[in-house]
Amino acid sequence: MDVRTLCLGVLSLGDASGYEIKKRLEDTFSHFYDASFGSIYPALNRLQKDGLVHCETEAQANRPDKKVYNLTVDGRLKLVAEFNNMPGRDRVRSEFLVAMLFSDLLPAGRVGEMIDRRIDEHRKFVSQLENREVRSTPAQQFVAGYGRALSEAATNYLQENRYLVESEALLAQVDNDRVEVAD
Amino acid sequence: MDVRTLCLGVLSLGDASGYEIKKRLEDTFSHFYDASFGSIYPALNRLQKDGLVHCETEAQANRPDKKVYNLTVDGRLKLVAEFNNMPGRDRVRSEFLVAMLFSDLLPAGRVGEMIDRRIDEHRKFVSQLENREVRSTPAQQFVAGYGRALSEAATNYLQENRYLVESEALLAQVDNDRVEVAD
DNA sequence: CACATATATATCGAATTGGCATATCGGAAT
DNA sequence: ATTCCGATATGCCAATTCGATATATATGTG
Repeated sequence: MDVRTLCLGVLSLGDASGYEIKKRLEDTFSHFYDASFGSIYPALNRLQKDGLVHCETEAQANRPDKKVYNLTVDGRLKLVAEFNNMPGRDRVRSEFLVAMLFSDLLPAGRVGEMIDRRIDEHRKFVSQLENREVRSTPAQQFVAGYGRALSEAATNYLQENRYLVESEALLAQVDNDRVEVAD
Repeated sequence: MDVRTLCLGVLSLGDASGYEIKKRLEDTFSHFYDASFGSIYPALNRLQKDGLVHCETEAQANRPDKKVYNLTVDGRLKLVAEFNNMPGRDRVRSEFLVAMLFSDLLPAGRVGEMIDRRIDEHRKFVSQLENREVRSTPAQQFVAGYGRALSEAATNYLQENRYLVESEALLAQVDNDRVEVAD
């Protein structure tokens, strides 16, 4: 799924400017999708060129004109057509898990610090979700609930299994001393 | 974390060619990181130019020469230095969850089909993990176990909450009929 | 009073993806 | 029998995306 389709999706929930699209992605999509300004603005230009969105420019004082986009009929058809394709695999990039895999290279205490932070971020995310879950559609509840369920599972796992990488880090201190001599 | 650092990491587990690095990423990293040939080969060339890896070419019949890379001392130092940085946020891109968010645009039955597939993929992933978890280091067990825990949490969530998006899809049929008249 | 944050669009280099090209072997399906 | 696919192995290339930067101002925070 490219950024163009994503923009069509966001616009199907209501008219928006590029800036507002980014904001909505951060608010509602942040735990399962993202896009940068550098991809959104070109995407909107091309969607407009292809007649899938329509644009109305609102003049603003001391600020670039606000360009509010809305879906055309073709745009809506295109969106539905895209969603008819089976979704591809989820793609995750977790620097954290890479770091955990190589935890024996890290100085003592660092691993624990990383895990503490991670748990904290999960807590923040869950409480932030709970504040908005009230007045949302079932589909939005489903997606938010999925995020919460996985976040809680991650927190539990980290708490119960951190000893696996934290004891590694302690042992590695001894190993590192040996390696320095061997090199 | 860029592909160069990732390659250094994989090479720290043992010498490998570009092709083998990709294989190992698919085997061991697939649920939390990935990289394509188109990024691995350029990364290795640049690592070599920067003196962080060393390359030995093995001639092969009927096939491009196999170029086996190994870490230099500088490469190992660089790897450790990189891991001293706090890992950034996990980044997820889930076409599936986007589709679920817009499940009211999908034809009846499609949502259920998507969820069934997803559950099936999780099952395959978990059983595939269990086959290799036996003879691995604690750090590898930690990372694999994390994947398994989240996969199981996802499966449970999907089973217990699919009604939220499946009943939506049914209602949408009625709505679509109305929209067609209204347009 | 300085500094960060929010609003708003846009450009641009660097990184990354995914498909294609090249070449051969073995196994599976037709 | 033959065709087609996947594994092995590197690499190029167009399209896509990221992340930083530029520009300009109002408002809130320490």
